Amino acid sequence: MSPSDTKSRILEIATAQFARKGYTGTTIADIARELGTTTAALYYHFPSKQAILNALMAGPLAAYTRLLDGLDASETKPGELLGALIDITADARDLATILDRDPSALPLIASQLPRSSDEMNAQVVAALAGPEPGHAALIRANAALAVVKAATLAALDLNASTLAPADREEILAAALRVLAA
Amino acid sequence: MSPSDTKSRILEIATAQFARKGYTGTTIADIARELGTTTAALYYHFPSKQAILNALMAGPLAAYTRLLDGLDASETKPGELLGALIDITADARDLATILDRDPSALPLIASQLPRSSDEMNAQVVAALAGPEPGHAALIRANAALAVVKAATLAALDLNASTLAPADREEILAAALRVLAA
DNA sequence: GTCTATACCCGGATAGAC
DNA sequence: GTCTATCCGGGTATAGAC
Repeated sequence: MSPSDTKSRILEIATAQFARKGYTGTTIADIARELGTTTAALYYHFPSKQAILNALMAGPLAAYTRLLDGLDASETKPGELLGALIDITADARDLATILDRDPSALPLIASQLPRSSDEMNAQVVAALAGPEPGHAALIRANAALAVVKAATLAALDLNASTLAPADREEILAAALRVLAA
Repeated sequence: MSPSDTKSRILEIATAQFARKGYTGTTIADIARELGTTTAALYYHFPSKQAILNALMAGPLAAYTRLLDGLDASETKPGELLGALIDITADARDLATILDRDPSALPLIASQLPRSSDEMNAQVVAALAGPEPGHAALIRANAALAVVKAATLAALDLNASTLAPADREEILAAALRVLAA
């Protein structure tokens, strides 16, 4: 049942290269070269380039979707939501980087999303902005979200790709300061 | 001396399409279609696709470079620097969006930069983080920068593409709150 | 499971007439 | 200044042998 060794090696290599050069900027030949085979061999394991991306994104995407579903069910406190977003970003660091580096990859995974990515983003912003938000509240919500993403990636860069608890606190505190009226 | 009418129409069309679909995601044929001519006609006005991007970016890039040069000369207060960044982002909204949507375009304009874009970014972060910054200060500086960019674009979306003075204040205050220890 | 060879398409760019 | 026609390169994907 476990995916073949080659298959998971391909996913590892692809993740690293996509994160570095973007999805579009990486060719099948690039991946095959590092794998030590030809492009044709790759197509034995995956039916298309996009299928590699899909396989890569499936896990983290499911986690993110679960988080959003939880937003519907219960009123989540901003601090909890922001904290969860920090953890997801840190967990799926490479994936976040891929979408950052090459947003054109986003439409490609739209098929495995329950809602459009714009809607999902709007849902998070709405949860952060509170009920009947004005202009200012929406701006602050967007800003807090940006803090979480950018600061988490910066912290990982500063600290050998692990998120120190102290750094996590720092990011969370900063995001909450932004949110405070 | 003024650029031909066709030339400026091309720049307008290209700006809009690059902002919407990214640089890579837009083809010469796309631009030509909206222009009402063939691709060959386009090449009478510009020698390459990249030349269009260069022409587009030249102005805003110069403004940004001037700002950074000012950083060397005098000690700029964080509030002033962040305010200037908000204004530049709002001014060059489409250009900021292009680079946001398709960072792969960044290397292409590297030739008209005095320093690498990474270095330029590091310079702003350093100015925001203050002398001998620790981990936490660097995280906050990165976060403040992210606030300026994301919140300004969000505010423009909320308000018919103009930056209301009140919104500008809101963004600046949020960025300063992030920066405060 | 991996290879060689190649088909196929798309996008940028050029030639040369008008 | 714009057209038709075409080239060229690179990138995804496939055919079929081993």
